Amino acid sequence: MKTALIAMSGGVDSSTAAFLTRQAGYACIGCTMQLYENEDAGLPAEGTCCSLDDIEDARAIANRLNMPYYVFNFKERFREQVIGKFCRCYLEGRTPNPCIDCNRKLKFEALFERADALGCDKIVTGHYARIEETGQGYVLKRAADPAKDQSYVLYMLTQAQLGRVLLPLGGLSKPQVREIAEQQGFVNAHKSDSQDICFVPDGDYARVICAQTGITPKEGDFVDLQGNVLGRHAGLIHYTVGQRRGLGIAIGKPAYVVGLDVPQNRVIIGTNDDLFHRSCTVTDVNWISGEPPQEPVRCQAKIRYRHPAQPAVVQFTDAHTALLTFDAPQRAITAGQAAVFYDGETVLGGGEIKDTAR
RNA sequence: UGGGGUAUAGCCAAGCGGUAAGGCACCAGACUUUGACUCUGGCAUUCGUAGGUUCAAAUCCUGCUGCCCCAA
Repeated sequence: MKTALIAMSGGVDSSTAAFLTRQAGYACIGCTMQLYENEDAGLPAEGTCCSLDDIEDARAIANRLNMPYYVFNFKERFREQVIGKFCRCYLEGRTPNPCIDCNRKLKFEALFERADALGCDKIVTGHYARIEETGQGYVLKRAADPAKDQSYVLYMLTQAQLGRVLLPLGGLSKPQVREIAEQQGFVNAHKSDSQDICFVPDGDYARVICAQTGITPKEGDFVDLQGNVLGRHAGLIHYTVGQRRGLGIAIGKPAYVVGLDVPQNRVIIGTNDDLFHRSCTVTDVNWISGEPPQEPVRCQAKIRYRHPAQPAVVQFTDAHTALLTFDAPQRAITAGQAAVFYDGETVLGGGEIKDTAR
């Protein structure tokens, strides 16, 4: 019998994934990755994807499903590879997506090591996306439920990883998953969806950066595109491209952050129109099918988690770098965020946005 | 200290005798496994100030105060 290691957060999705995996005939082991202490986050982290309070829920579900259950202490790795990168990214004037780094480094790296140690064939998560095997290998596809599709945060998966990952929820809708959980009598059947950064439960990510790095944000000038000073900002880490709220600047129309000038510690302010760009460079690109193509590839691309994929062309400039050019300018293409390329339902690949260009 | 102008919420600003538009900012919700965006709702019993005219004044009149401009 094949064995599966199931990443259980304590939420309704991964619990249902565990049940479905067991139904499918796998010998299952449940586990929760302990990523940080609640106290580190400053608040009880209820309702997030990896709260410690949720460990008890995960353990209860595993017991109910009669499967062994372990808690893996990944606090150190998480602190360095997710929170650390998150802080560095902000300090460099970019805007990270820590969930993606957590997937890359924890769920699909650290967890794989544990799976090997436990002799597990498969890794199971509660992500909403589909993996299919074709003659030429594995493809990653959007979830059947477009409202919950999470293929965007899985673009980093390699062929080797895809071959070992099971995503039992990929063909289901959220209501269907809740229904299954309810039928099974899971305590978390009606638990609210996770949101916000798990290690920043109160939304004050700047405070976390300060606490983690010991760095105090340096105040500086708000300037317009001509360099005129419009006011004072509270430190670069508080801002991201496209941001409107919290600026305290009145210029007659809505004011947005259009750029971060790290060397001069300035935040550049403009209008909504100033936010649109047609292309960007993408680094650390993972091309899911394997070898990246030499020729330009027509695709649809997303530049943030909740962004409808837009027609574009991706052209590799070297093995892991590409130029992404949209047919129409896109709003607030932001360095640090992930760009993910699709061919319809299929994820072609993705990487990290480095620079934007008109 | 002669002449002219102006004074409406944190900012800009409509109103021109009939009982305070709008935008920005801000606040609260909604949306959301990232940051953002977006959406919905809230936000001047009061119009520099003191009087006067009028049934009724932010709107008319007068004094005072502040600011701006032109002359000296």
